[in-house]
Amino acid sequence: MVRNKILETLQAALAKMGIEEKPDLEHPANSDFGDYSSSIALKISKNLKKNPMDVAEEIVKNLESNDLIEKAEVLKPGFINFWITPSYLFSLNKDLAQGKIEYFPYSLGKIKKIMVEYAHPNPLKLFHIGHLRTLFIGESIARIFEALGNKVVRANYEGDIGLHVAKCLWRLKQIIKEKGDVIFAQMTLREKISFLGKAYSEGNKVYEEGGKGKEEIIEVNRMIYENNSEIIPLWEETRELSLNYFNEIYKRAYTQFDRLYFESEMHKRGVEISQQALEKGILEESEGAIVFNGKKYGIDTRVFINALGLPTYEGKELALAEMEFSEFGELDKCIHVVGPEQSSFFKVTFKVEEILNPEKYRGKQMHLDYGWVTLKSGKMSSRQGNVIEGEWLLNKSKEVIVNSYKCEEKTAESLAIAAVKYSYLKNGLKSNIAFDFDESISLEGNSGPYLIYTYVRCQSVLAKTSCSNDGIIIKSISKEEKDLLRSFYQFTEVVEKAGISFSPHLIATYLFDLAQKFNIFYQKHQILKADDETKNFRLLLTKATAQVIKNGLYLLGIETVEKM
RNA sequence: GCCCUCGUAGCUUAACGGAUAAAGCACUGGUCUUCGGAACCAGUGAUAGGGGUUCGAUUCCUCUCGGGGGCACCA
Repeated sequence: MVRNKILETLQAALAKMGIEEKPDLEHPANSDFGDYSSSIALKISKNLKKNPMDVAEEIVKNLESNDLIEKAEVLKPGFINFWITPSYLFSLNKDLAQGKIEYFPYSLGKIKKIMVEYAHPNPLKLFHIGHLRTLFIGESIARIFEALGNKVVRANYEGDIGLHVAKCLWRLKQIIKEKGDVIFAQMTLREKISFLGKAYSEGNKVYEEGGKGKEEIIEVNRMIYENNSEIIPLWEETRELSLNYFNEIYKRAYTQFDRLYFESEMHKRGVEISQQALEKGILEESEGAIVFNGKKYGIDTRVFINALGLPTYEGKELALAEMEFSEFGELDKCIHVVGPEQSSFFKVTFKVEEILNPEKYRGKQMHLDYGWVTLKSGKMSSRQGNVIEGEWLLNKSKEVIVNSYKCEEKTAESLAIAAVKYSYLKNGLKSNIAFDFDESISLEGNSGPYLIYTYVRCQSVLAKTSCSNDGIIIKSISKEEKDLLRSFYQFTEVVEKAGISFSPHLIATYLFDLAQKFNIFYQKHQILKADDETKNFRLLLTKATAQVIKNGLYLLGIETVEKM
């Protein structure tokens, strides 16, 4: 809002000078340089063949005065710096304190509806700390776009059919033959999934060795696709286990999906679409398989239907896209929050979809990839037995909190989720996370609990008295108070930017900065013991800080608590 | 071999092409007659290397080195 007003004013001044160039407007790193700063004079001075300082002065002369801009100054080598009027800062502070937060509308198209597809677990594996990343990012992206005025559909795609399932069930059948039907009887849900994972890797080993075992696995795979009653009950039973297991994890991460898609829904239609694409000459036959030849587009060649006539992941993806782009009406965008290893896969399937139906898909599919979560000691691999489970991390984190602070179980749970989520989301998407236990459950410094602590601290002060929302303007305010005021108006800008650039970490960085500013203020100035006018002003600052932290954390998928 | 990514203090990370490269952890030293010390203050310490574009480069281009991922019947 402020930002747009200043931009307009600046643009009007430029127009008066006959300049059409769009000006930039940023927050100077150093607040001595004002609230906003533009380097437009530096950019256009060369074409104008004038000194940047002179150009800047001329622009400033042409600025129309308004009630937002207190002053505009030119600084070497040609920056124009703007200071916002205190009255605006005060009124915004009051709005925030009353919970009035208006996010800028921002959408990815006309429809204002986007699908975020994330989580996509491998049903036969324990959920490890790497999987947590897609879950956290996806939920945060969903919340950010909702805040920016979009309808968001949360979708999840589960791999419940395919060779990996066949490998597991083949081995499972062997075990049942040896030990009887009661293998799962004494196990917890987690142990059951762990057992399936073990069966999978044993099956996988047999498959890689080739020979009779491999043939049998391929046969099991075919039987599942054909809905053969000999294997289906076992398939259904294990599938159910996996769904229950993952549901528990989603719940703990405060995620609820609008739609769970399953690969097993896709194979028939996937084959049909692939066949049609073959007839249209989009796909081609090669060595008995149906493939997309990506060479002419500079991308990889990948198989859609294998030589046995079964659809691959690619083939099934075509059916998935069709469902995703029809079940919820038209979409602006479908964001697939998936790891970088799928990048080639998405490039190819997106291209095929685009050729099949440009109107429906062009520019609407997006692979939002993120870096790996690795251990400081190296990569996780089940073979090395150094896989860290997501739930273990959450539980351990909670345990540490309970032991250190003796808080209630429910509070510890919230704080544990906050600690772990925040430690992931404060990183940019593309960077790898070098996982470190102490770091990820950090309770101090730049951490989730620090932010919540700051929030609780605010609440604690506010609970001791009441404040009026009357518009009192303090004549002289301290640097610490001003720093807070100047942070407030940036919040909605940061949220918008986080959406535009798909970067939840911008919100994390902002919140930490805000919390630091509040704590510095808190350290230096008395709130409750100040004179009435000052006290009321400081209470409003406190209230607004709490509100912004709460809203910001919500956008990261983190709950606040009232006491800790 | 080709494609995609990443390389910033001892460690983990910020920085929309802008002003003195910003924090957290760790380490050293400090703040308590305090509204919540899960806090605050101070100090040490960094852009992998070479070219280029620009008034200005951590950011863009290029080469080199180094890490990670991917490249046909797995998902």
